[in-house]
Amino acid sequence: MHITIDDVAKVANVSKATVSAVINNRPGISDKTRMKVMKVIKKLNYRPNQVARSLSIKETKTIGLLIKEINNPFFGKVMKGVFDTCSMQDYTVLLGSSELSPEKQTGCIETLTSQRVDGLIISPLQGADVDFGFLVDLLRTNYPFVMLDRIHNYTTNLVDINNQESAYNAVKYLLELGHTRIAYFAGPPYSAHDNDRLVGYQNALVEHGVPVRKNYTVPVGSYIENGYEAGIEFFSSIPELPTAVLCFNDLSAIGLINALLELNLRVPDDVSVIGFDDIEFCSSVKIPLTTVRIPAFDIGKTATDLLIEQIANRNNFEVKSILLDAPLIIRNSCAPPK
Amino acid sequence: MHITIDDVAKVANVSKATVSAVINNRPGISDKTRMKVMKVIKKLNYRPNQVARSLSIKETKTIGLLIKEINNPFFGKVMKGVFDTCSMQDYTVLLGSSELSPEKQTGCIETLTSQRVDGLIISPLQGADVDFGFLVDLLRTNYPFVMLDRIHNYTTNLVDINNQESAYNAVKYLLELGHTRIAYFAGPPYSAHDNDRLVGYQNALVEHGVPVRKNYTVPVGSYIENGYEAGIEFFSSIPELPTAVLCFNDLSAIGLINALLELNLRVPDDVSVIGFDDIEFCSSVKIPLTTVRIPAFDIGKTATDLLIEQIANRNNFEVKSILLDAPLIIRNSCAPPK
DNA sequence: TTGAAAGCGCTAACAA
DNA sequence: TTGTTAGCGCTTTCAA
Repeated sequence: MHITIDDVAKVANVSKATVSAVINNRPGISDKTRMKVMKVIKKLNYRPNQVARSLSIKETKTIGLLIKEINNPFFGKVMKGVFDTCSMQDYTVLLGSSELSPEKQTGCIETLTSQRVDGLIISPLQGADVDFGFLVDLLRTNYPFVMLDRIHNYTTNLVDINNQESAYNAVKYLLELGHTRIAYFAGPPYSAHDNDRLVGYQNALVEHGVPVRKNYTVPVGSYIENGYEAGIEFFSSIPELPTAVLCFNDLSAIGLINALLELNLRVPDDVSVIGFDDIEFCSSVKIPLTTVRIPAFDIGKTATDLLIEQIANRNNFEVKSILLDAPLIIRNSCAPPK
Repeated sequence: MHITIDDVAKVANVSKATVSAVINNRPGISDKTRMKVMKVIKKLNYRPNQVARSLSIKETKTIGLLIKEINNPFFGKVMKGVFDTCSMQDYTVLLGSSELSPEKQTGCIETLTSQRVDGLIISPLQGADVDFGFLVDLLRTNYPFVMLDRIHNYTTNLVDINNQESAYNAVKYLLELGHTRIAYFAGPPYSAHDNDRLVGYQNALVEHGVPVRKNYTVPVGSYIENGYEAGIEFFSSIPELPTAVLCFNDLSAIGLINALLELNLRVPDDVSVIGFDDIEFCSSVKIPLTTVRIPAFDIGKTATDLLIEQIANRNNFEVKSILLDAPLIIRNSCAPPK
């Protein structure tokens, strides 16, 4: 079916070792045979079988990327960072997405590693009922990987932002505008980012002498419709309405704004809203969204560079933790309370 | 480094053929040895090396997906369709993106095929200066693949919508609202979809006795900023302003609307706008966007099913062409001209 | 500068 | 029911 290195060797009248040497640009081959072999390669339209090569050299030139949501613009940007960097360094990427399911996460990692990717970039789900067996395995076998989210009790390569601090700053901004009734629309389960943001939110309140109301932290999720539905529900049921809400991400913030407008609440006059991520749509949306800008592209790029560095120095490599800046981008969704 | 099938065989005191049989669930193994082997597998935490397996069986259980823009919500949906379907059928996906560059497209296809993916799903770039050598190769070697865009002069598997008809209908809708000065904000180069939409646009005009003005077809692109910049430029320079514009996609339509609002033109009162794709943000945007809904998820799903079907019946497989419906979704960005 | 041969970790005939 | 062996298409060592 496929042309193999043997075919080329036969036609060119050389050994396959020689062919191998020329396709890998190794020295020690005379120009004459090199030319001859290249001509045959061209003529037969030979393409080396990478899986055979991978088996032999124990390297696939492929990295595994595991994200949480395939259809989320935030991860779109992360992927772009990873892809651009990979393609410049001749790596291919095998993509997996846990879609917020811990079981799927485990499954994905198993397939990726059994496909022998050279390393992994993982945006990990975590929580009490998440199985971290895979992490232990990765660590034990010294498998190169970088996390896009810090894992409690483990030190691993990490590229992330300081979520707690970012949330803290966002809430501080609201407090300084004069808000005191500030809610948090939390993210999906299994998210450490969400926990960190929650803590930052609470710290800001406490430090400014504002009581933390339990019913002001509401489980929402990460999609537009989550924000919308939670918004409708929450703002038409809670006795004392908040004047501001910090959302886990932009998508849920956008959904929330849609809900508020539908309930005839004005944004930002009646309710201020802050998101997280700074996806591209933030400025095109009904009320241009004030948000924490996560440098998603840079996260992808940095993680890839770090991973490739570790792959290259697998045995004397120091674990690195890189935290990128995440500034608050002020647009039109916040104002002082009335 | 890694545990191999030999290690398992040795510890379990059986041949590796036996181990192979149990990991592949083949019959003809006594329950006793099966148990014994499984126990050893568990104990050693053995994971079969898929690349060795792939080399042996000449199958990778991996498909290649080549898209045009990694960071575009439309392709996000397509990917989700592909991924969901793949993971249900135990396929992994190797992702590539041409990012609108024909050279990169060729490069991606070469890497994907040399990684021996079992088949390809391709959203192809095309145009006069695009090299179709790869297509000829795929066809000649009977490589399973499905296109997400019809290729002029070649018959291949295809999952798509009828772009011409959809554009036609969109323009007809505008004509029936009373518009006659209708512009087309065209997509990026190398897009057959764009050509088809252009033809549909022109046909609708002609059939309704409306002259096609050359300067009303403007090259724009597929990103928000393309639509924005072209919008500013076009609407502040053209002598006789159109009262409606059909855009290549939603992103450019959103950019255009941003531009129009900035120029103090009202949407839809002064200018009606129609997009293509129906990405999720269409209803959350400043002016909820009337658009042609492309069933992106279904395209991904259908293409994957078709591909896997062809992979399974590589030798007696009839090329299929599947066109999905793409209805016009009416929101608030269109109105009769004043 | 080139070639022979073993090996990467699996599968699959075929024999036992 | 199990084991032996050759082979998948490469790379790499070592000898010529």
